[in-house]
Amino acid sequence: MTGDRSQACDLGDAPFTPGQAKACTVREVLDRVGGKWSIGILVAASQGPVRFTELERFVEGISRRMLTLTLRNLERDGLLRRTVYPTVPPKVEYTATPIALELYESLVALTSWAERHRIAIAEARAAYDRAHGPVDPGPASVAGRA
Amino acid sequence: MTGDRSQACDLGDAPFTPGQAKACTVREVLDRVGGKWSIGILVAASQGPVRFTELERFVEGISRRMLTLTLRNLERDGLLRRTVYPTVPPKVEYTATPIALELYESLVALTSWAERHRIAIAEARAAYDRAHGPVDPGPASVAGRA
DNA sequence: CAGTATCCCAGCAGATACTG
DNA sequence: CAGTATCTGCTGGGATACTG
Repeated sequence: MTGDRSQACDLGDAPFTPGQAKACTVREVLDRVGGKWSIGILVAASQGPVRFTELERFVEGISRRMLTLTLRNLERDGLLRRTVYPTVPPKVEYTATPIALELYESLVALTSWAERHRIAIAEARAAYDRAHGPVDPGPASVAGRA
Repeated sequence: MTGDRSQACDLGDAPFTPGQAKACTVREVLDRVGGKWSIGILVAASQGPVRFTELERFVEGISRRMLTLTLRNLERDGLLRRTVYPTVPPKVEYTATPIALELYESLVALTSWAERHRIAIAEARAAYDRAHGPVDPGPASVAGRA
């Protein structure tokens, strides 16, 4: 996230083919939101302001490190607003911005798609694995660098 | 993609909180589609059957290796159908399945979100970087494992 | 409570060369 | 044309320990 990976395509007002331009735009979204934990944090924050430890429990499985990192990225992109209350036990609240709330709504479309076809996809996977070996073992599993 | 990363959450009919369940489902989608090139390939195939080299030109920037890998994953998940024509110069066509076409429609929602807020996000980034240093240099850039 | 800092591994992804 | 194989590097992400 530190580099600018989006430089592969302009997607500004450049005369790209619609398909290509859209692909790049979506890529930007997924680069931004495609982190392993961004979505979980976003949906949590979309329900209202949340504190650090609340997020830690809500997302459940996330490490402190990744929570902090993801939070920072989301804040940097203007998807979350970080509010610090200078009380004696520090209190920090993360609030979803309107932009993030809109993104959340778009995410719902993806969610429903996944829910609708989860079974079919799992079956397709199983069928594929049955036909072409159970998953190819990468070279890494054969010889680790010990 | 070889491992089963989705084991972190069941998200079947388990009594999760709606937020958490949705988050996991979306994560599955993004794990599947979140690859660097999946979207580009999907949008290309959504316009009609495409051949290997056509994809190579359409996505533009993808390597043969990643094209093959992504294609295989998409095929495995039942998002693409691979048709081989046993002609003298081999001909292979990739066609988007109905499931993939539905996903494409969902992707459009993300696309429009990204297009709508691209500027705002860029500005938020710039403002953040102005306030807190220009991006933190990771430890990797300081000392490689040399 | 809310982070930071450090170490370390695994997998994604690029480049290149070879093949049916 | 449509791949496969191999080597390599980078970055995302996990575990753990320390701090204001």
